[in-house]
Amino acid sequence: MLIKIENFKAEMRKSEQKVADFVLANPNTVITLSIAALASRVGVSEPTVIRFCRALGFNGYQEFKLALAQNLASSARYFHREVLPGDETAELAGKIFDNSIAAMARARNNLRVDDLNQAIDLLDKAERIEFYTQGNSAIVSHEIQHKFLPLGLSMAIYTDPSMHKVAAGHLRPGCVAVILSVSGTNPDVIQSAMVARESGADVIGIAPIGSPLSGHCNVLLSVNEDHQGEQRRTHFATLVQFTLLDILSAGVAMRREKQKKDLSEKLA
Amino acid sequence: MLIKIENFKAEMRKSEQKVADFVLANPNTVITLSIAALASRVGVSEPTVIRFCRALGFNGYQEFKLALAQNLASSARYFHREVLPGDETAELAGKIFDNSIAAMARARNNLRVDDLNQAIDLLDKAERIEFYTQGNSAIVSHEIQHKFLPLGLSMAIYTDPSMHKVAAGHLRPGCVAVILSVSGTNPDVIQSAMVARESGADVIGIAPIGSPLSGHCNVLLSVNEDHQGEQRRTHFATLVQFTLLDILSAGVAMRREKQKKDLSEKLA
DNA sequence: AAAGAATTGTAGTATTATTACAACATGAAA
DNA sequence: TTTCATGTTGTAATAATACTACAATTCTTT
Repeated sequence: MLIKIENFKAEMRKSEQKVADFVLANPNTVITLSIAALASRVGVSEPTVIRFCRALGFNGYQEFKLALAQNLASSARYFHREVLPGDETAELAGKIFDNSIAAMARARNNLRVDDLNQAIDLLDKAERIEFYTQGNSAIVSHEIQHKFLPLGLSMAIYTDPSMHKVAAGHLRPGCVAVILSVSGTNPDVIQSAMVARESGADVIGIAPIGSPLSGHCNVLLSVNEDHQGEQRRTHFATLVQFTLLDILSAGVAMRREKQKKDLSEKLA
Repeated sequence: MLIKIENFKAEMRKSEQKVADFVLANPNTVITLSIAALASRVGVSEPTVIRFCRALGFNGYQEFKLALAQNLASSARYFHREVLPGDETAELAGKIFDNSIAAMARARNNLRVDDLNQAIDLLDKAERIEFYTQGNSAIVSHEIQHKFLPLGLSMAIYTDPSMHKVAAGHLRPGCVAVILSVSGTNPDVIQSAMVARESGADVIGIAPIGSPLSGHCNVLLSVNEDHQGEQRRTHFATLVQFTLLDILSAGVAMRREKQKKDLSEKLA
């Protein structure tokens, strides 16, 4: 919603833009103000406020305010709160759950559908898939088996970084390497990505956006930015990795279902 | 909010209760209605509507409506939507993320702090801890190691159900068995729980509430109810299990920190 | 610089929320 | 049962708020 306002701002008239600026700066105040109050605070007339609402596609001020309020509420529901030493169990549990949810929501918002589509395409058409995990990301290896083996893909999982490189050297064009890394900084893993690409394989990275690894991937699916020092970032990254793997496997599965269906319709 | 209305309803006057009923039945309609519209729909006068709002502690109708709208928005943000065969990637990814988040939010709401506290207590004071996992839950075994080993607990993990029973037979009072199960129905696992209790150990279950296993645990931490047929329930249960384990380990860690601090203060 | 178009504000109207108070209902005491 | 007191609900007036029509202003373009 605030993003929508930001986007529409450019094609608004000057005085409406003033309203937009104020709303963007104090969204939580705006939802309690009347038209008159908002107009006088911004320094424009009341009709201008209404025109601003209409420009955004709302029928009137109330409708706009309601939408804004709902929007703020839903985005503010889960946000990151550090766990503190004195926290009681209730607080601790609430925060860890909220932070986990916030991490997932963040990942969801950062998700680039194009990249995801590309990754699914690569996996679907891959002659062979190799998963490279390391350190904490190794935890998800079992999950990979559970999700991808049933699809009948030709695949292997390597959890030892020293093995990655060896395996990556034997990849060929048409192969896909999926590299999972919580930090995206481990030199071994980065080297494996480079070797895989030299071998002509495509590399899908599941790692923080902007991390050193990200530059060496054909497709990057971002787990959250690597907030240094954030408590439990590994846990959050793992949750996101888990979910991304689920989406990838579901995506491949659906694509294959569709092919099967298209084929049988063609034959019929 | 709706729960709050439900609670306050009892101590409202008859006509206000009518308003309460209508709001509870059609909350999403109410947020778009004016006082007059709401009053006529309910069949009461306008002031009654206002009195209803005041009874709930709001200053007026607008304030009430805003709060209700925000409340609905935040609880409706993530809800379960089945993935359908024709879904495009964007839809698929959105749904899986949303459903994952919804599962976490549900778990958070169902969380019973007393149980959690009890579990943390047991773990903190346990002479020895054994984790029994099985099937899909075995996935989290690595995670258990990562989170609990650093705490310096005396612990072991068994992923083979036939081993559970053997191990459980050797537990003693003061020991704790933590049993993870997505379904809570596997007979082997249930038997292990029984054996562990016969041995005098405490049993912490991380399983669906109401499942057969739940009756055999001293403490049950509920992953979501086992919605038969729900897609990806394993995935969701795993996410919740993950997070619960994180909370448990963090809880134990904090308790120990506190003890250390208390001790050093005592000595100083 | 003047005409036209676009933008903004003024002033009035309609809608909506709120208040004051009167009418009605309910229950207890005579 | 009647009467009074108390509590509940609605009516009608008022205040606040949202919205509209149009006039004034500003900006563009020639």
